[in-house]
Formats: sequence, C-alpha cells, structure tokens
Amino acid sequence: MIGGEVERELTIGALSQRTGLSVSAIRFYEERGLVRPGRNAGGQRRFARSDIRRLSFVMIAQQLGYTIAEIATRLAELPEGRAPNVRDWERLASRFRTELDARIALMQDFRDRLDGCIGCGCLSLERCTLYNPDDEAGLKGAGPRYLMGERPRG
Amino acid sequence: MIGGEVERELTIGALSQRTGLSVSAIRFYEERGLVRPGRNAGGQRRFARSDIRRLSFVMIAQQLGYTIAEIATRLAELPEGRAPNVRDWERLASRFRTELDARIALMQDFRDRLDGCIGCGCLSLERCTLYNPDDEAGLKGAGPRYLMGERPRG
DNA sequence: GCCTGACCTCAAGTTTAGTTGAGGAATAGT
DNA sequence: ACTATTCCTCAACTAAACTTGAGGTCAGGC
Repeated sequence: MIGGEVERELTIGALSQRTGLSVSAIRFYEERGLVRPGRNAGGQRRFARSDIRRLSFVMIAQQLGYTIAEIATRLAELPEGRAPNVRDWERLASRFRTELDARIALMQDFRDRLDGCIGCGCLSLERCTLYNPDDEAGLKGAGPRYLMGERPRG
Repeated sequence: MIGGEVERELTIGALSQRTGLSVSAIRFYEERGLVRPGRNAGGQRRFARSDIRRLSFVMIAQQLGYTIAEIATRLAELPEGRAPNVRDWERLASRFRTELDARIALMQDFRDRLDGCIGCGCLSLERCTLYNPDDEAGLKGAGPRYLMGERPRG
C-alpha cells in the first residue's frame, strides 16, 4: 500500500498538499472555525477527507469576496456531527450560485454604466448613476474593502 | 454667488462630499500618490475638479478588487501636468472595460464549473477543474486575498 | 534506537486600507 | 474682532488574513 491511497484521515500536511493551502493557513482556518479536525493520540490534527471539499469551498468563496466570518456562517449550514453528503453540498452550492448570479449581473450592469459614464466626457461622473444606482448610499469609504454588491451589516 | 458653483478648486471637505470618501481616506490616497493636490497660501490642499473623477475611478476600481497600488499604476497613464481630457479617460476606461469583461467571463466560467462540480457528488473536488483551470498553479494561499483573475506578480 | 522531517503551541510580525486623536493653524461668517 | 468650522501634521490604533519564528514533540524509516 505505497502512498496510502486508502487512508481515511489526512494529516495537516496532506491536506495542505491536496488543497494548495499553506499549513499555517489551515491552522488559522481551524482557529476561525472553518474546519474542526480531530486529534490522534499524539495530539496531531487528523482531518476528514470531506475537509478537502470544505476548504475548497472556502477558497472559492474567498475569491468571490467573502470574508472568513461570512464563509463560516455559510459553512455552518453543513451538518455538525457527520460528514456532509451530496445533498448538503448541493444545498450550499445552489444558494451560492444564486449569489454568484446576482454578482455577475451587478458586474455587467456596472460595466455597462462604466461604458456610458467614464468614457462619455460628461464631466459629471460625480452625479452619475455609478454611485447612486438605486438611491442607496452607494459606497462607503469605511473600513477595509467590500466587494461589489457587498454591504457591511451591523 | 452663493454656494460657489463656479469655483475652480475644491477643498478636501468639498471633494469628500462630492465623492463620498472620508477626508482621512482622501489624505491617505494622496500619500499613496492617487491624487496630487496643490496647496493654497495657508497650506491647505486645493484639488482640481478633475480629481473628483479620478477618485471616482479609484472607487470603482477598488470595488472590482484592485489594490491601491494597482490603481496607482493605472492612473499613472493619465497626464501629469494638465488635467486629463475625455480622450485620456476614454483610453483608461477602455482598457478597464477589457479587464472587466475578462473578469465577468471568468466569473461565469467559475459559476458553471461550480454547478458541475460542487453539486455533483463526485467527491473529487480536489482534482476537479476548479483549481487547475489552465494548468496554472491555481490559487496560492500566500498573503492577503487575491480576487478572481488576479495574479500576484513578483 | 536514532535521526530527520512533519507536527505542536504561542507570540509577534506583516500588509492593506484606512480611522482616530492630539495639538495646533487657517478660513468663513457675523 | 470673534468664534465656529475646517483644515493641518503626525503618531498610533484597527481589522482581516495570514506568515514567521522560537522552542519543543511525534512518527516513521533504517
């Protein structure tokens, strides 16, 4: 059994290799509650194979602009005790997809408005639709970056 | 002349109101080279009206995931001495639009792959197309977040 | 049995993008 | 002239998301 293909649990190093995440990042994610590995007799972390998928999800969501805290909230929808099954993931993915669709639409809208606005020479970008798309306060300069369509709550 | 509609230059407070950015953020942007206001006799900043547009651009680009440093690079394409004209902005906007299009395409691609992958139950997300779209190393966990399609250079 | 490499904890450092506050000067309105 | 804003600088603080380092333990191959 060279290579241990059939192993049920993964060390942090193995998980790191599978996901591409650094070991320190995985430990950090554990601290933030994104994964909950068990421990072996010697106190070393042992991850479930399903954590590969869990961390993949984390990476995807991060690229989409979600913060660790927000992702933790999403992942909280997954079952606690047992490994998540296909249905669990599907549910998560479908909500996610909806958000992704919305974000894409927003981005397209944005691009179109950019076309009509920055390149128009109207010299009134300040009053243009770009910053008051829907009578909302638009961007706030407060705090670190929010991605498009993101809105700090609280 | 109530309201001073015809004034040529803006104080930092006026610029703040026009853009929605905080005064401290504008000062910070100056420090990072995104704007280069002049000073009046008393040492106070005086901004060109075109800086409204400049900062609007900064805000848009930021929402799209660009860092301040990257935005500074983009803005460096604008002329130094004179106020940028419509052509200058058009050039900037058209490159920007190209990038935006690419990003939207990537996001759509991503969404489609997400559909086929996270919800598929194949249990092999780890080897799926999501992380090796084009034989590139995919995501690196190194350093603070990169947005989709972003690639740390250097 | 030993040694190397992987793992452990905990504290401190890093980067990005700002905000907050102290202490003081300039401007605007009356 | 007086006073309330607004502005100035500079230093320090914040938050997110990690990384790095010190000092020490565990596991597996020979």
